[in-house]
Amino acid sequence: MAYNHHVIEHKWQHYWKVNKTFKTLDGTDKPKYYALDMFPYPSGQGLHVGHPEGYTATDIMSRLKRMQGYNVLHPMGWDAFGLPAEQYALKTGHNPKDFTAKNIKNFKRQIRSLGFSYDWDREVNTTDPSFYKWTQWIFEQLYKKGLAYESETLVNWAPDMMGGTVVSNEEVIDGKTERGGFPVYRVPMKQWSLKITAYADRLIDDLDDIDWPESIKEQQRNWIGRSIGAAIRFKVAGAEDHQIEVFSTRPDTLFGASYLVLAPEHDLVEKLTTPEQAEVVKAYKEKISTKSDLERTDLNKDKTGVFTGSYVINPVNGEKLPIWIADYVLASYGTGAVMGVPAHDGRDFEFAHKFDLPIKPVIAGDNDYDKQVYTEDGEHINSGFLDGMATKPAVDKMVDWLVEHGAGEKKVNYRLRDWIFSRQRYWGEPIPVIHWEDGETTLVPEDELPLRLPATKNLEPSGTGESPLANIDDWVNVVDENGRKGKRETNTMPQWAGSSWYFLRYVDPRNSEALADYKKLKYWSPVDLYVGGAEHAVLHLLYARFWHKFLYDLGVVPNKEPFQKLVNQGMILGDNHEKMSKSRGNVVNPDDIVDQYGADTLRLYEMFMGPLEASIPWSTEGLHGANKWIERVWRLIIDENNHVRDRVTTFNDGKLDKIYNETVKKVTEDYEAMRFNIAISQMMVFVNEAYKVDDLPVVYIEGLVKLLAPITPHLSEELWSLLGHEHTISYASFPTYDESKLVEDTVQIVLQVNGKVRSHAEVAVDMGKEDLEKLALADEKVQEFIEGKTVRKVIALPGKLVNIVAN
RNA sequence: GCCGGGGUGGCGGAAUUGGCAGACGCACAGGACUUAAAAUCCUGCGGUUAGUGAUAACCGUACCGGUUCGAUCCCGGUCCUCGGCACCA
Repeated sequence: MAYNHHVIEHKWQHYWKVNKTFKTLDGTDKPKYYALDMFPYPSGQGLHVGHPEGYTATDIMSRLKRMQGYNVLHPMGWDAFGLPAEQYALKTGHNPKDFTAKNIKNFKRQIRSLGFSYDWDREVNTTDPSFYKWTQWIFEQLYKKGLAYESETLVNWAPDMMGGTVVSNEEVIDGKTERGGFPVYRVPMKQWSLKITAYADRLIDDLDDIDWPESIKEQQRNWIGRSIGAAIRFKVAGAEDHQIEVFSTRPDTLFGASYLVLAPEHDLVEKLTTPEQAEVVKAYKEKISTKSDLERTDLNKDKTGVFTGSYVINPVNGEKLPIWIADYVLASYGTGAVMGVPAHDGRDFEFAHKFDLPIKPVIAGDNDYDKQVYTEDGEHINSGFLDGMATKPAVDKMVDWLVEHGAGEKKVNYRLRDWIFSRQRYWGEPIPVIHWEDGETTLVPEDELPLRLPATKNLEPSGTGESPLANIDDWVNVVDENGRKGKRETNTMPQWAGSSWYFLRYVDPRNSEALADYKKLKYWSPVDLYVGGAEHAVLHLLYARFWHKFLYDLGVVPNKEPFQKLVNQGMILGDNHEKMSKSRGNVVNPDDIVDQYGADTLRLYEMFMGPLEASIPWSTEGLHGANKWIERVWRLIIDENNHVRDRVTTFNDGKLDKIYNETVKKVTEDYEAMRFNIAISQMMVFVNEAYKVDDLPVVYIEGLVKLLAPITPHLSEELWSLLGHEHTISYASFPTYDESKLVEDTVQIVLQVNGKVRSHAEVAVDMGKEDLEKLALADEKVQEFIEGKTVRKVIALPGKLVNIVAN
């Protein structure tokens, strides 16, 4: 009978469910393997064909490891707080909670239909109070350690986004919000921030210990942006008690400084502005404050700025340098002040050029310093005690000089800013803080957690920049036992909060005493394999590492890093090679594929398309081919009456010995290296060979079925049971190969003349160099090509080739 | 502009401590089976030239150059493409 995917897939999914085949037990003495997917945001659109690609990869590894005797943790859950649910709820009048529950149900149905071996008893949901209790608990620990703080800071304010909301630096792309593309302005506002900068060095340094794609590590390094330089203090001329500190990675160019620039928002601007300049400075500051980030950077590369009227003294040579303000200097980086060295810095050069400030070369180079900036290395000139030195030693010497004269010291700066942690939204974890009328701020006591998100029908934004929670009076207003009145914090946490630690909860999902039992964490940590999209390179993956390190410091988790190995699956593009999207009309719905061809076909096809990391266009023909091959495997083993074919026998004529053992070896190695496309091609080769022989040894057929089981589990379970096995194939031992069957007595070698293949020869594996040489020179074909030439050299590689050099 | 990945048949892709380029699949073509079609099974399938033909020679891994007995692989340069960052001093 033909293979019926509807019946067979349903049958096994049901079997796995009622038998709890994939339930993970703690406390075994087996080695562990933790395979994790980035849990999805359950959107209303349902699963995309991109989701199953990564999920299949982790499922293959989980199924492989189970068959190899590992205790496997392979869970799934929901990153269910977030903006789209709230936006949808606002638009339609639905409640985000009900809407989210509905979406989760649909996602779960879709994921189940693909046959993934998740332990559903460990499902987590970030919007479940028993889960976010611990998200809030982590926040409280951060607060107690001074790593969560409230401050008036310049935030990324997106007034057009959902009635106005703040977004994090990481959520701003090109001066617009990552979601929706709304313009972002820098506005001072009271906000909660997490001090991720306190972990900057460790977040960079510990990247060396983890097995992640180099590109992701590099992105994180760049994002953190550690730069090593010096702090240099300039005294204000005529007001020596005031000094301005600048940060520079090139303190060696201090002799070349010709002016100083402050960010327009710098604290000292007002003090330094002389009455004559007050008017222009005020006007300039006003102009800047109405510019969005986009206008300050992308749209306007032209330098602007004004003179404050004041001067500083260059500590190294006593020169008087004018102080300017300009928006090319960022208030949020370093000290918000820089020294202008126009001869050797592109930005300073542009600025000096525009405002006719002096350009003083201090590094010798073949350059017209008035026309062009010189950023190369070279010998120092016009630099007193640094003259003649190269850049590196000059930097060190200048730092020594600064320290000696109390004018500065070595300093490290980071591009990374603290993580702005509050959102003016309803659908997120409430921040468990109360602001009391006497000005005190307290945490909601731990034993009162979780602080539940109140139910409400009114999700309209308050309009003042506060979250919709501000409208819920009986939730916001609290009174303590002494009658003191207070108001709850109305901001909620960003979506990244729950996803920063959810993988820990899977280890012990029902624990009410701790986020997870330490002993269990010790057994399961770290995550051995984490698969997800590269778009999370600096958001989720940096935040999660930060929280993990913090929890490590608290002694809550046993490892410094959460994810030992990270793999990014590529994108599945539409069949027109473009990104799948509704507007392009090239979206493929996994439900349709499962219905038409079955989950095994989808899994097989997505793994066979190409390397997991590559972005590859969808091909309906390719999908069809995968389905044809599944049926070909079925027909190889099963006859028209749904019985195992007579060809499948205990008799072994030896014809498949070599190819079978090769296949087991190659597939095992390729699975472990996650080269699934090549593993599949090798199984195809085996099946092609199997079609050519009369007798199919049952051990080889069972071996093939087991090799296939991680990729096409339903097909394999059915074949396994038809082969007479009572129990699931999920824990059958994975095939091993016989090394002795792989070695042959003879081998085909290549005979080359001047590097070009001219002939072949079948020789004994261990034939020595001299014999090979003789054999090659005697070869008819070779002789034809060396005729009339002189043999200059013969290169013989035993077991491989002989190359004759002749001219 | 800076950082990182990539460029191989009509298509998806194989092959790297430097050793037969194009495994496997798709598409296509031919054959077998069939009244016929689909499905299936088998065979062929980078290009050019020569030959009735089995076949043979030459060219060929973005482009130019180098190292080497030998380069898809290593080195230098150029072009294209994808991803990230983008006044971070």
